[in-house]
Amino acid sequence: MVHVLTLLGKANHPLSSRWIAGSVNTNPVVVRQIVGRLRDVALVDTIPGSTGGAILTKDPAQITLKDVYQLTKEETFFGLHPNEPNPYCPVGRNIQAVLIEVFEQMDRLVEDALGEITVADIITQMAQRETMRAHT
Amino acid sequence: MVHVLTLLGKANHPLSSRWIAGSVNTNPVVVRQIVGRLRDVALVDTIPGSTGGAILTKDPAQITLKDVYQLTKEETFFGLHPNEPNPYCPVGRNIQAVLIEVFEQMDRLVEDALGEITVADIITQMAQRETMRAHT
DNA sequence: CGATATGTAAGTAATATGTTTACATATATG
DNA sequence: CATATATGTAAACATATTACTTACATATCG
Repeated sequence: MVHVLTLLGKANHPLSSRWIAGSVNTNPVVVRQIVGRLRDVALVDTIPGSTGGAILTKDPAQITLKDVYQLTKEETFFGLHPNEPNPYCPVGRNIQAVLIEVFEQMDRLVEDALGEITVADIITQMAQRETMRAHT
Repeated sequence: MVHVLTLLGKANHPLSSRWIAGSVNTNPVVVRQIVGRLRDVALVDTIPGSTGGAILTKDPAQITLKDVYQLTKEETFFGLHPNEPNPYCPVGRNIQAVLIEVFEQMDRLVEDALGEITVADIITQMAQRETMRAHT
């Protein structure tokens, strides 16, 4: 998703799923599914037709990685064991609640930090790397 | 893993994989695999024989969730797309390096925070919940 | 009207995770 | 010293997730 948002942030015109798929190295349908989720939260607009494609709805400086994180994160930050622990064990019947509390603590930490990183920042960092490449 | 360490921290004698599996609600073999990884990093000792089982090597207050996190975390904090991006695209050829930098930033954040939470803390929080349970 | 987009469903393949059976090995206890 | 009961580990199986791919309906520009 960040890859897609970065491409759209650098271009100022609609990019087709075929074009994006060429940069990501995947199938256009996979891109359309990803773009669809970005459209669901109004980060991009999609335009059908022969000159269509996807385009950002706001400035790259107004989109943060927190927006993407919230779209992709699992229910709990880490995974719990798929089975319910034994409710007759004093540890089993409380461990999940305690762990979920820890998860949410970490989740807030990461979310806050990602909220400070914008797509514009990513574009800047990539430009720097591109410059370094030219100098070697 | 935290579940297992918590059980071992409350008991002061070896617990068998069968016993632990009863609390976690899984198969003893799964427990032995988990315990094996904890033994590899010297958090527990395992004792074969009829009175054997697993036991902590140090005080629960000396074991942090960072120890567990380091055992279970993926190579990169979030996942990258399985395919290599297009190296002929200025975005494709730099995006992964930039994202990995972000991942490592988040990783350090979480690791530091988890380093402040001990297994003893988890046991305390669980005891509090158990008390609350009794009062309702 | 035709070329070229998006939207979406359906079938396939690859990967990861947990489960279960099986058996070799080690140890305390009667 | 024999037996019961642990751990260590391999292998086969089931299940869930994810990406890939084909296919086709729909929309829009020129």
